[in-house]
Amino acid sequence: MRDAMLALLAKEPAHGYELRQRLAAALGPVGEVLNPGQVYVTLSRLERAGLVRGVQVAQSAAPDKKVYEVTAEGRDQVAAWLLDSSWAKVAPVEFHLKLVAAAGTGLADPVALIDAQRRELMRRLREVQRLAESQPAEGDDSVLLLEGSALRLQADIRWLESCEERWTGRAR
Amino acid sequence: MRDAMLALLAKEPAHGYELRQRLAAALGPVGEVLNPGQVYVTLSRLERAGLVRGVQVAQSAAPDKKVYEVTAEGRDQVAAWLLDSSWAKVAPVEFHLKLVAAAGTGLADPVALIDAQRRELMRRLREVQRLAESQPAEGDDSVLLLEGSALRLQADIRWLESCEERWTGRAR
DNA sequence: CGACACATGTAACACGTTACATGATTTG
DNA sequence: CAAATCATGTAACGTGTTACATGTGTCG
Repeated sequence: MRDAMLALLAKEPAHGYELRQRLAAALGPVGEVLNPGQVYVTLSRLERAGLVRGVQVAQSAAPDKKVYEVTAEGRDQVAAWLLDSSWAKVAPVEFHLKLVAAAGTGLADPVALIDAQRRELMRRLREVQRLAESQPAEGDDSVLLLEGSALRLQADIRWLESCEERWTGRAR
Repeated sequence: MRDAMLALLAKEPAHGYELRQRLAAALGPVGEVLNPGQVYVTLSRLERAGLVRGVQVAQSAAPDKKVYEVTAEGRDQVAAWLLDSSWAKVAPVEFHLKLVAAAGTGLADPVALIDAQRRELMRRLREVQRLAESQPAEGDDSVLLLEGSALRLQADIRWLESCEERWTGRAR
């Protein structure tokens, strides 16, 4: 989030409210979760870190706004972020740990967890596909993001099949 | 992490050092990143939250250890965690934002980013597959986790193809 | 007048990460 | 004796999350 906001500001200065909209536009339906407050929290932290500079701007027909622009140091940071090839959490670690825990504690049945999870992921997959079809503009990049989500969901659903094969039979 | 540790303690009480090993065993090669200090930080936070109870145990032939066991409230929490069907970040949001930022700022070329990322993911995929083959015990659950990683990596690589199609041609 | 878009923030907390700090026992 | 293993923690910081708090201008 932090780096992404900084990068958007590197493209063009903006105030918080505007930045939030730009972020929402870049993410499409996926970004519907973001909290308004977070933007301002992050902006002030970026400013404290010297990556961004804020200037108060008075407006006649609207409340004052505070426009932020990147500093030289901030721009360096963006460039570094873009060149960083790390890739977020590629393993479904959490669910794997749930299976282990379910089997170990007897608080839940592993196979039942797998089934519930698959139903949930399939529900989401349908939702994502529905959203992808009903996306307005054809030049909208956020459709790509939906496609990425769908591919991952399909991979995860396939993984759950493997899990089921592995855990079926040795139920406790 | 927090919930997973709690769940492991729900199976059987343990002290920090032991818990770290159990966690490492459950995760296999994927879990090699975990920091020793984190375990103790998390245990004390769990204790503060009243989800576990720690008891000092003196040992003759080794340093004292502190054994933690779940409380009733902790056990409830584990059950709730197991039944919670949320699923971590299914969309490759960060990279998508990088592409948008690269195109917008001119600080990097989107297509070059995609190529670099694909090389990186393919490298990881090979690594994961190598690890899966060289796993010792055949009854080891952590192989499943590696399989999940591999499936996701393949999905992400396929997604990068789509990205490339979309971004090629409109290079700046 | 009431709802909605515009516009901004603070306080508190949870969690992960890292660096640092300490010490005992076993084994080569 | 040195190194590895066993064993535990604290302090500080970065980031995300949420709830709360505040106000203006426009339009129906």
